[in-house]
Amino acid sequence: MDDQEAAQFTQHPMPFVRMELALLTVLDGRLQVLLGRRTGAPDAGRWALPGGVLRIDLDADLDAAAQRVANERLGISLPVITQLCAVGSQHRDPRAPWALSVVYRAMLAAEQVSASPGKRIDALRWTPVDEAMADVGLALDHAHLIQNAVTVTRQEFGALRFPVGFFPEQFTLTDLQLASEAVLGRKLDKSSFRRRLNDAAVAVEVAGAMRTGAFRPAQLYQLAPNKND
Amino acid sequence: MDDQEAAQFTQHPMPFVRMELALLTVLDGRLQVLLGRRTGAPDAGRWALPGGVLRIDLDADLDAAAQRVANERLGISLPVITQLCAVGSQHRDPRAPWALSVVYRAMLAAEQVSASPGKRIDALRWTPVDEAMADVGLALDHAHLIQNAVTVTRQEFGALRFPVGFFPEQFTLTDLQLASEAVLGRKLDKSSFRRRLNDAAVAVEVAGAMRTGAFRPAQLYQLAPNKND
DNA sequence: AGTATTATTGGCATAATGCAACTAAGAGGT
DNA sequence: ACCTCTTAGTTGCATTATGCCAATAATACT
Repeated sequence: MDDQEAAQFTQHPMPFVRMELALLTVLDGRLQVLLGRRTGAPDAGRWALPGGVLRIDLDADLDAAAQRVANERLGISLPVITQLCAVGSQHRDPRAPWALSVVYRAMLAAEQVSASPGKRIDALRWTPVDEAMADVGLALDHAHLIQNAVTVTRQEFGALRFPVGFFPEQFTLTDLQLASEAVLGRKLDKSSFRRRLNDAAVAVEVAGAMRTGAFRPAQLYQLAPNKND
Repeated sequence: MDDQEAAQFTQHPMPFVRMELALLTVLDGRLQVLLGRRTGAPDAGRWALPGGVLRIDLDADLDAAAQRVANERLGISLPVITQLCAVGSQHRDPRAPWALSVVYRAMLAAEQVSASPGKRIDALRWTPVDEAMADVGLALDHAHLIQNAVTVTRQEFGALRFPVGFFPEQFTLTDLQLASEAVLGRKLDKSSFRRRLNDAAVAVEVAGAMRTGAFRPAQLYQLAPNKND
C-alpha cells in the first residue's frame, strides 16, 4: 500500500455524510414533495427534506442507505430510487465543519406515506413543488434540491419513462395523462399522447380488464417491463 | 443541538471520500477519456480515472475539490465541470471499510492536458471510450462511471448543448458537426444539423471572421451565452 | 479557364406533433 | 325505447421537424 495515501486517509478528517430524500407524488392534480419538520438542529422547527446520517456499519451502499433512511424516518420502502446529486461544502451544517449530502429521488403514491412521522420529525406534509421551491424558509439548500428533482422528473415524464411504483398495478391511459399533466404542469393533447404511448410501447393492455364507472368503461393497462433503459 | 444527532456524528465513523474525474475529449475523430496509471494501492499499475482525496481543510465545496484534484494531478483548471454521480459502498476501496467517490465530468481540448503526469500517476493517456468501457482491467468500477459520463455527454451534444471550454473561442459549423459526430458515434446530416443549430441559436457569427484554407473559407462562430440552461 | 474540394443553401419526402372534430359506450332520466 | 350527459377512444388534417439528396458558392491549384 502506498504510504503517502495511507497517511492521507488516516490523517485527513472526513466530512459528515448524510442522505436526503426528495419524495414526489401527484396530489390534487399537482406535483408535490414530502417535507418533514425537523425537531433537532440544525434549523429545528423548519421544514426540510427527510434525511439521515450515512451509517457505514449498517449500509452496504448508497442505495441501501437511502432505503434505510426511508424506513427509519417514514416507515416505507421505495420500489425505485434514483440518485439525484451530491452536495457538500463547508458550513453547510452546523453540526460539522464540512457536510456532504447524497440526495435520492423517488416517486410514490401519496397513500404510501402514513401521517405518523418517525424519528426526529414531528410532522410530515405534502407541499406543491412550486410553493416549496419558492419557500425561503426551507432548511439549508433544500429548495434547490427540489428544483433539481422536479426538473429530472419532468424530463422522465416528458420522455414517457414512468416510475414503477408510483402508478398502481393497473391504470387507465387517462390516469397516465392526468399524472403527466400534473408533473409537467401543462395540458397534453390526448391523441398525441396516446400515439406516443403506443409507439414507445410503454403500457400493455390487460385483456378484458376495464375500469367501470358512471360512463364509458376504460381499458386497464400495466407498465411494460424494461422500457426505462 | 439535538443530543442524539450530535452523538451520532461523533460516534459513527464516516466513509473515506474521494473525487474522481471523467475527462473527455475528441481525438482522432473519436470520443476519448483520460486515464492515468496508478502508482499506489489500490490496483497499482492499473489504469483508472484520475482522482484524489476530498480535503475538507482545503476544499470549500465539491466543485472546488474537483478543481483542486484536476490541478494537483493534471496541472489544469477546468472551465466547466459537471457533477456526474456519487458511488459508495463497503469494500469499494481496500484503504477503508467504506469508500465514497463523487465523480465529476468535463470536456476539454486534448491539448490542454500535458503529457507530464502529476502526483501518484506515472502515465496518462487518452483512450477511446468504447475500448475503455470494455476494458475489464480498469480499476474499481471506473468502466461504469465512464459509461455514465458518455451517456450524459451524448445527451448534451444531441440536444445541441455544447460544453464551453471544449471548443476554441471561434470555430466553424463543420467543426461543431465533426465533434458531434465523434461524440455521438454516428454521422449527422449537414443540412438538418445546421437548421437545428440555427433554430436553437447556439452559435453566433463572428462578423467578417473566416477560416481560410485550401478551399472555400468557412464562417467562424462562437458559442452563444446562456443557451445551456 | 478548368478542376478539386470544402462551405452553404434549397427542395422534397417522410415522420412527428398539435388541433379539432368525430364515434363509442355506459348510466340515468323521461 | 329514446334522449342526454359524460368520459373513452379514434380519425383527419395542418403544421412542424427531420432525413435525404442535390445544387450552388468560393477558394487554391494546375
